Amino acid sequence: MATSKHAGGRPREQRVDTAIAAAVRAVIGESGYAGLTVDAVAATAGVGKASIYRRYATKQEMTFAVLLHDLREESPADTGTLHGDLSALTEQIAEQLRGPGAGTLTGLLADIRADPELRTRFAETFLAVERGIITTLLDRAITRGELTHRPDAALVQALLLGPLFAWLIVLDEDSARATELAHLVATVATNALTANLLPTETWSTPVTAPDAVPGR
Amino acid sequence: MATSKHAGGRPREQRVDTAIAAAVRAVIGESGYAGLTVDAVAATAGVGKASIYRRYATKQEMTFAVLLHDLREESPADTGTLHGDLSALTEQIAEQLRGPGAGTLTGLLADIRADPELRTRFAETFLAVERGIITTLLDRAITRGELTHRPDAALVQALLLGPLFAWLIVLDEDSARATELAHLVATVATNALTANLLPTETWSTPVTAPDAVPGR
Amino acid sequence: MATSKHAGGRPREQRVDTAIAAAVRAVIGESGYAGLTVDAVAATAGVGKASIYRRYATKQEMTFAVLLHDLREESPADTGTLHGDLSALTEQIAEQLRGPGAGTLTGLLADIRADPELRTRFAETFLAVERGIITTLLDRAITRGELTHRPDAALVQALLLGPLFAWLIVLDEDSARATELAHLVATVATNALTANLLPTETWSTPVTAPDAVPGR
Amino acid sequence: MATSKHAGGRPREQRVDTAIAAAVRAVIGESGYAGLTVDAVAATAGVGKASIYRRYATKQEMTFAVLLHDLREESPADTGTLHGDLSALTEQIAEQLRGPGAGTLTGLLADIRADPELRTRFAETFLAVERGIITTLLDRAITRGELTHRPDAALVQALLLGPLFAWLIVLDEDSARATELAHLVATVATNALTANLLPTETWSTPVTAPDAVPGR
DNA sequence: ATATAAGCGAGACGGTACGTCACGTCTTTGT
DNA sequence: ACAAAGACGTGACGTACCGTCTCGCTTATAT
Repeated sequence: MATSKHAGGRPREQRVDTAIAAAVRAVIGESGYAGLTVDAVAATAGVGKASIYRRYATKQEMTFAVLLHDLREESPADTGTLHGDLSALTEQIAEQLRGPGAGTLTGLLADIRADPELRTRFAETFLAVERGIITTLLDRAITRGELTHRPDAALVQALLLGPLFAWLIVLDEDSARATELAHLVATVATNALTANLLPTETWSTPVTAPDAVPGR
Repeated sequence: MATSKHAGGRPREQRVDTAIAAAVRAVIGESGYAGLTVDAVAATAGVGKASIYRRYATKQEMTFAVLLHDLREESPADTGTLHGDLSALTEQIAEQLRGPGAGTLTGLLADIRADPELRTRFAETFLAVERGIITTLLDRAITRGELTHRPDAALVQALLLGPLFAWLIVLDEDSARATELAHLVATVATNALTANLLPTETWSTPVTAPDAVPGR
Repeated sequence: MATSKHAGGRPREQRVDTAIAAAVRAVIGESGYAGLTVDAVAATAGVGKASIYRRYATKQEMTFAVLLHDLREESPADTGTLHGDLSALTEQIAEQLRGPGAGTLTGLLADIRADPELRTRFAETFLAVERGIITTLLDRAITRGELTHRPDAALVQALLLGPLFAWLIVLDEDSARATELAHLVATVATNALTANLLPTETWSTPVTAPDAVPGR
Repeated sequence: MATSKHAGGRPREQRVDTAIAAAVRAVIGESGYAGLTVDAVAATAGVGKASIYRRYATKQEMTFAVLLHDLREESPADTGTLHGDLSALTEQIAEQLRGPGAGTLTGLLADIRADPELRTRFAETFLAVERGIITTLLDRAITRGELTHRPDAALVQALLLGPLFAWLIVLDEDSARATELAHLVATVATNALTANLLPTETWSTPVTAPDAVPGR
């Protein structure tokens, strides 16, 4: 059994993909998200514009692919307690948000919102994955007996992600204190969950594709 | 001493200001934030481009002025309890975020982040006001005896604003449930505050003047 | 009666028109017709590309307008004899063909042929004018009694223009001898005309409307 | 001694040459000379682009080779009179010019003029051959006693080729009348020649290689 | 028989030019 | 002096072609 044999014609060079990704990051580092032009990326990467547009339909898609590739969520380790799990997750989120920088993230988010296709892909490949992690984590707590039932994961996600996002992106506060905030958020959320403040998911409002999550 | 006497020449028509503001909203409603061009605004408003640029230095400034004028925070009413006050505030925040739509807010936020001057004005005229409200609210709770000391307002702001922002803007969840989330957030925050989970503001991190940090 | 009053808005600057025309000629002189790019013209003229495209829909239209403006036919002087008139005309044609250079003319001609609209304009503004001159000239000869009837002007045009075009453009022969050839052509044509070798225009074949030809 | 033995490796398939030639003509017929792209030719021919570039260095060379292969001049038959010979030649020229269509010829001519190498080859393989034919024809007339001396062949060529070229290519007149014009041109040229209007070739201005012609 | 060499379709590659669009400025005519 | 209209220089966008290259494969001759 073969895996995608290569139909014919010259295969895409991985070197080009690498160069594009590096160039995107370099140009953003140099000129910011606003100064990110396709020509600049092509020039920096030593690559033709056509090679970029052969891979990505628009500049936004390119940026999305390059920048969000780094942000891929990893499966959370079991720390033994709900608070520990939540703490690990919020720390990871803080880490990810800190990376690209506030300016980049707002620009990227705006671009994602403007393009319906990107929006869907963002929801599916990023938000849904994170939500899946949260679900896993909550189920573990139920198994342990820390929780009696599973609350709405979307609300939990908002409670966890929101404060960190606000701190780093909206308020533009000191990123050094993000870890501190991460722990605070984890504690607050743990309290809320164990106090049964959150309703269960009764209205079924999945981000996009709930079935695509657990199988992963 | 008179206030802005009008030095000479034809005075500006207020009609033009109104038309611009209306046109900005109309164009965004029609074509989204991405389709918001100065030419489109001028044409829709029946106004020359020069009249726009006589008022605002850049397109971003125009958008900022028009869209964030509505969002001016109002002084909070004293509901008698900390939880009531927080609930009123989060509801107000939810209301404001629901208004312009997610696409508009992300775009606007990106533009604000890209322009240092706008960033400062955003922090001063919006974030700082909101933070002031929070401070007022916390002081009231201390007076009532609900709190023993005043925790860091920036952290409180992140905890209150964040989940709503995430829900409406990042996760793009059902805006009808925003009120529900607002109450949840208020409750969670009240619990955290009364449990003394938040540290007091020891590092002095004002929103408006990061350069005022004493370490300098 | 006024001549196109200027409806409103900033008027086109004639300086730009002039600069574009000069730049087109400069770039062709520098890099040949093949090296004539819109960007080069814009840069040389110190003009934005948009200002070029505001005037001309395509590069070809620009080239057409600039290069064929010089070639405008002037009304022929009456020399007193048919041979003298023809000689003056062929000399003028030779002069015009010699000007832009063979490479430019072939390129321009190819572009004109490729665009139906340009083709029509070329026929109307250039070929038809030249043919009108020929008609005038023949009528004069009839008045003088040198000719008994007016032969088909299209055939005369082919006989006069053709050899010079072939010599300079197709065969790329010595342009210094073009004047000699012009006189020869005039003499040969005079002989043919006075010998009544050419038929009268019976089929009605206007330059501008070739589709009206019945034989098709 | 063998002719090009084939050093090793797979020999070129003649099928490919044929397919390319057919495709060039097909694409021109479909999209005109302007729409003649190498990719289109390759796709139409069912051939890789590399196979085209293995045969021709540039697109222009390909076009040249394919389109001018048909136009090869054939040796003229002796009709017994100068006028008959000239008539046969002009008819043949008219036939050749009628074939590819005006748009194609102007485009091709422009490309030939732009490339020095093609220009040389065009002069040598096409113009010089035609001039050789004219020379032969004139010599025959001298032998017959119709002419007393041999006039400049380049001038004769211009007189013969020019009007037909102008009629079909520049003026874009009815190609059905080209034969009529061919006879007219032959008559006019015969008159001019027998009237000794043309000078002999005193300045020696061969197209390219005069010695390469007669020996054939 | 097998190695060597080149041709083959397919299509990716770096470049270059095209024509479009938006920005923020400037210049006209009116009021 | 402000207003509407719209031209101006700048610069990025996404598309199209050119001529080159690299794949995996096929087809000849040379050993």
